[in-house]
Amino acid sequence: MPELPEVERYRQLAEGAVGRTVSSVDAPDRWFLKEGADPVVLAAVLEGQAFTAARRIGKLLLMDTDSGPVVGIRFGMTGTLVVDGHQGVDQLLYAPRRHDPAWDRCAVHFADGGSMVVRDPRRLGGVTLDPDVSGLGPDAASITVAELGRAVARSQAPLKARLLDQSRVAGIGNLMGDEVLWRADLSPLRPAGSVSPSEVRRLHRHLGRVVADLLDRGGSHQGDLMEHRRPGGRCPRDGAELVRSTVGGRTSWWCPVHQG
DNA sequence: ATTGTGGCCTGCCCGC
DNA sequence: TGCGGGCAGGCCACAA
Repeated sequence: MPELPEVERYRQLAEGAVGRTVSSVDAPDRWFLKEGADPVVLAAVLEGQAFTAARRIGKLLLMDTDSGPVVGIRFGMTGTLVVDGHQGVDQLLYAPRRHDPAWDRCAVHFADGGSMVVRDPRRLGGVTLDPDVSGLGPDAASITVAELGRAVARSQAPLKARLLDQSRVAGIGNLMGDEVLWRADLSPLRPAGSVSPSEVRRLHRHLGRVVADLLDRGGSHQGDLMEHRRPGGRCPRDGAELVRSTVGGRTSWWCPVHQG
């Protein structure tokens, strides 16, 4: 599912859409357009204009435009970006393999004949105009130790719930959360505020490595823990049977032996 | 405020 | 063979 690594891929792909004149917008699914974005407004904003930059904050892709408004794209868990027929990620976990044209929820056509399409079978993503980004925490790819410390400080919530909270840290999803906690030897159930300064430093170090590894390997499902996140799965480090817990409303797999 | 829960959406997979 | 229920999780509304 699109977490930081996937959306960063999409951003890189979207850079290929920058500077090209938009000829038309095809957004047949009104439900997919959020917060005042509707087909007429979106067309008015984009047609005859061009994107000037592709940015990313957490899991949110931001496309700046000539005319000023910013197009925000969220991908939910099955959304992908397709630019000129090239899909951002080959295969998303939990997403169907076949293709249905109805899943193209929002398409921007360029005067040169190319296009940028948001494809989302399950419609959990969406397109917004001028999205409010003030509620997003520091991006997980560039967060500092001090920022990470503040993100978990004085909280009774489970550590993993805090890491998944996009207003605290932007970009960490369920799979990446499990991976970084597993590598950092920290239990997802620990009260976030109980994490010591040295543990915060360790968590920060591993977060950086996980982001780099997953970007390098091409997806949030490419972590070392991933294939073991299943009933009967064992910790690849010490062989203990992994425990499944629901944390922050999400399924978590973790090692009861080395994650404390 | 903080923290937890349920629902949204849809397709897939399992068991009957 | 078909069918129904459970599941996946990013994000949001809502409750305590």
